[in-house]
Amino acid sequence: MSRQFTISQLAKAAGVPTTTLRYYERVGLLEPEDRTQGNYRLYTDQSRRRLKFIRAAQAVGFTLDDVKTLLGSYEGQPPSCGDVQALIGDRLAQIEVGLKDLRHVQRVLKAALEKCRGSEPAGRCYVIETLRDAT
Amino acid sequence: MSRQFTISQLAKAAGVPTTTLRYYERVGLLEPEDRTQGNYRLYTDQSRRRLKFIRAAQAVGFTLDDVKTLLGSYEGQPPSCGDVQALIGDRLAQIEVGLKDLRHVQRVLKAALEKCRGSEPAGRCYVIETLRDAT
DNA sequence: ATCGACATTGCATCTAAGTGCAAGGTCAAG
DNA sequence: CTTGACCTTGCACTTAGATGCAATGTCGAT
Repeated sequence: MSRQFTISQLAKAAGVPTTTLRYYERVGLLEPEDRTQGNYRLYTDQSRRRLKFIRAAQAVGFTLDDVKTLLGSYEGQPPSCGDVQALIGDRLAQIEVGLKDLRHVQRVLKAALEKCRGSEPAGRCYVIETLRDAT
Repeated sequence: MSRQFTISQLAKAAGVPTTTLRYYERVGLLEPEDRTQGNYRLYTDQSRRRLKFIRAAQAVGFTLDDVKTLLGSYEGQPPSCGDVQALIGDRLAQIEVGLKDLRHVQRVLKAALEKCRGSEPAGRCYVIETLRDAT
């Protein structure tokens, strides 16, 4: 038989605070499979896998809303493979932009820092001035 | 004599909503230089330059709090050049991390999409499964 | 039976950077 | 002098993803 977990057991196994699990339930991402007589949440291996997926998807930059789409909410039907591909495609496009922006900023800031390596005339900072005129 | 601007003139010149300028004032980033008799805010070219700096610094990823340090708040003294270099150094370090993470995610998602290019057996999505096991 | 660890709920609060709204005041033109 | 565009203030609300707290209930062990 498949094991059952209390909320803190699942939390510990996943390295997540219990509050976060309750939060995920609140937003319809992760429902406990059952409850004890005392009304404690009970999770199963299913939940454990679902949680793992949630964290993995989050780690690659999907929002919890995206994750909901990827997993299908409990009542809703699972997403079509096309939906999934679209979400991933969008995310990849965002990443391209993010990379481009970061590289640009990196160049700008490195140039600013370069300028500053020398000595400073009192009362002004070349770094500030470089930054002001960049972009 | 240097021109004066009403809030909407400055806002328009900078491509920023007026509400944002009031917000910047609220958080001590950008004070109007003067007021009319009717209590309208009046800005000058000084303000315009300061605002330009704020937006530029924001554009390279500094928080408004960082910007406050970079510019020095109105009462506080301006930051030492060392402080400025430290902030920029920190930001560059963050950027390194960001770039690394994004490249990793990019690899993962591209691999996921690869796997999906073929046909799908009904009811399961390789993409989802790849994503689940990544990271 | 009672202790401590853990659980429940609902509600409020946090961060960051704003946005929205209502009730009223001002300015310039006609 | 009225109209309309613009301005003032204060206050509440937004997004995303949690986090904290208080009052109370339950579980397992001694």
